[in-house]
Amino acid sequence: MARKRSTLKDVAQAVGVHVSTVSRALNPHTRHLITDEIAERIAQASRALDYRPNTAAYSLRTNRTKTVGVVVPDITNSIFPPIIRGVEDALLDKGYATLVVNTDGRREREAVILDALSARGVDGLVVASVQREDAAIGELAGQGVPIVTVNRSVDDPSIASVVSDDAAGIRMMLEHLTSIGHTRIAAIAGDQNLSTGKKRHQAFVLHAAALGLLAGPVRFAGAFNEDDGARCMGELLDGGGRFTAVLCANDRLAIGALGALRARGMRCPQDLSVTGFNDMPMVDRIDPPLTTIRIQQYQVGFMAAGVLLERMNARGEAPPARSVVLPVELIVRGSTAPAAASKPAPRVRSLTR
Amino acid sequence: MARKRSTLKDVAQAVGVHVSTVSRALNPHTRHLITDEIAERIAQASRALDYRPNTAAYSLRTNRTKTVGVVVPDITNSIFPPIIRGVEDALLDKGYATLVVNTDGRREREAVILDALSARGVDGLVVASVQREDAAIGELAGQGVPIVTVNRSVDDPSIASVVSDDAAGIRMMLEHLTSIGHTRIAAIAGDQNLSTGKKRHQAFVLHAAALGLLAGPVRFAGAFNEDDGARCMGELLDGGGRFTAVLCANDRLAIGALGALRARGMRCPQDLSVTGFNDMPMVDRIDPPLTTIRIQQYQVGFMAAGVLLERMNARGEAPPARSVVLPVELIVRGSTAPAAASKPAPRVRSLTR
DNA sequence: TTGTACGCGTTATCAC
DNA sequence: GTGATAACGCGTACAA
Repeated sequence: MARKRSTLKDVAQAVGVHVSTVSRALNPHTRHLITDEIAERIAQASRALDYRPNTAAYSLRTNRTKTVGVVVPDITNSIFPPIIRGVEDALLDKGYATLVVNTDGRREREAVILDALSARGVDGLVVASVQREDAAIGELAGQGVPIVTVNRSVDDPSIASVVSDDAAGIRMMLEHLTSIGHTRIAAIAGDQNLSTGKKRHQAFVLHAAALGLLAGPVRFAGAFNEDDGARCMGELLDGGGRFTAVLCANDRLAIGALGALRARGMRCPQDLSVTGFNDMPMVDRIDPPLTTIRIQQYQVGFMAAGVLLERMNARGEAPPARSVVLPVELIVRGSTAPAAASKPAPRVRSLTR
Repeated sequence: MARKRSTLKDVAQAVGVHVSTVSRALNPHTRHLITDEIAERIAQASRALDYRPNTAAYSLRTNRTKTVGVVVPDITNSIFPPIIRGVEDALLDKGYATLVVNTDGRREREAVILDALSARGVDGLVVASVQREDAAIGELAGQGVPIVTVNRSVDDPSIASVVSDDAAGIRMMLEHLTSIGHTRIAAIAGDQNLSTGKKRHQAFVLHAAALGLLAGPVRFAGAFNEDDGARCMGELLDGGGRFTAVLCANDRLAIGALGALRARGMRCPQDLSVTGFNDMPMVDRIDPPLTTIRIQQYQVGFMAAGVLLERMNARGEAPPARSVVLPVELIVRGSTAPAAASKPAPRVRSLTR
């Protein structure tokens, strides 16, 4: 693209040595094979000519593209950009570029996307869009492609992953709720085909029992979005069960739930406490500010890049799959309040049916 | 990366023809040179062998990488993901992949980043991080690199751009404010080195005069972020000027301004109306919901990709620079309300000094 | 219509 | 230590 890029040959001519000598002098790995003086002259000439190695030629020769693919469901979902940013920051100065692609969570599109990525010969993959059972990922991993899943994991433990401590987050949230007097707690759970949905729900059941709570009615959202959160909240309210708090499997479900609550003329947290998970941007500014679990999104991406580098640099045998779990933090805000001691759980007539 | 990719040679052997025949048969552009029957056999064999062209070899040969770079200040700023998504969606089925990089708005980092991108030989650039005067961009464009700026533009009209109608947005907002009785309007303007900051402020001055408004005190934010919005709002309130509304150059400034307002015990919109620009995700859920200007972020990215394709496909002469301006929309929410007719503008003593 | 030959820029493997 | 040479996979003038 640039006017007329100079090549190894140009530098060689300028210095009066052979191309391969230049190649060796410029490659840190083989630099020691060259006389200091001549290496210095080569360095100067390459600077003077503004020499830049040709990536395509390098790739053709070495079979490495210095490129990794990052696969997310949708970059406009604000949970993913920090992860991507973490990956890019960790990889940039190692000379890797990052190809970001969106799957929209659709299985067949994921296959196409992974295909395109693999055709481009990426050196490795960071995947945020996996389901618990994911044939496409398993196949690629089986072919020896370095892969790390982020945020979510697959059930197959041979696939490396960097995730947040979902179970601990739910436990902390339940402890918070019990500490302010809630004993009847409903839940809006996530997609059980995703590790996050599954683990958070399992933790809800487990720790609710351990804390002696009445784990109230549960609704399962099909997708982690506001619409499903609203729908589930509507169903919970219509169900007539008794509960003083609703634990949502993520922030977007919680935001939808808050909307549904308001639409029925109920108030949070006075009538019902609502909790989220992820601590998305802006959830501290909504009304009411959301009590949630903060996860280290950027750090997840950054560490995933580290794990991936390890796998990409491994000559021969792949290192044993690492499964990194990052700690989370409880963030208490306005959407939770002490349970109204004597007040029965809301039992409202649905407005829509 | 995949086990053992098959090449043109493999397909050629399988069919019993020469490599170049296979190359021609598989390239839509030269497909017509080949007998239908043999082309069909080649197509079958290539499918059977799961042949995938080697990107590196293709690039080495053609000097095209089928890759574009997208340069943004920071992908975690929620204004950018939809733009990126638009670019990717428009480019994916044309066979292009997208390299996303972050500059953090820092000039020297931008230079490094653009350098890395150009070294990788991207076929073109979508740049969201330009300033009005941008030497690095000018230089690349001068070298013949296809470039389109998005959201912002450079003053040099020879650089193609796809932006939103900043002036119209400000005019609509001022008309809205006057229509509900505001006559004294202050402003928190953006960085005047950015086209958005400059154009929005110019439009404020221009249309305020045209509408016969008292364009109140103005503060200039250094960056389009919440902190600067809060600081500027503080200064406006401390300044003791009279105004009933504050027009902010974007949503993040407005959000910061709302925070500062609340910190001083004032209420929006009862004491002061506040407006934003961009209609970022979630600003409809904050307290109060933000009156703002909706821009077509996804469309901006999508169209930018179109303009870029046009430039990348132009053999020889670059087509004249296109400057696309997309319409915007006024979104009225809770942060604006009729001006309290008789009530003087707030004059509060600062709490911090 | 198909085959031949060459080169894109690099690195690895030989000699010297 | 350095030079020569081949090879990576592909596209394309040119020849047949």
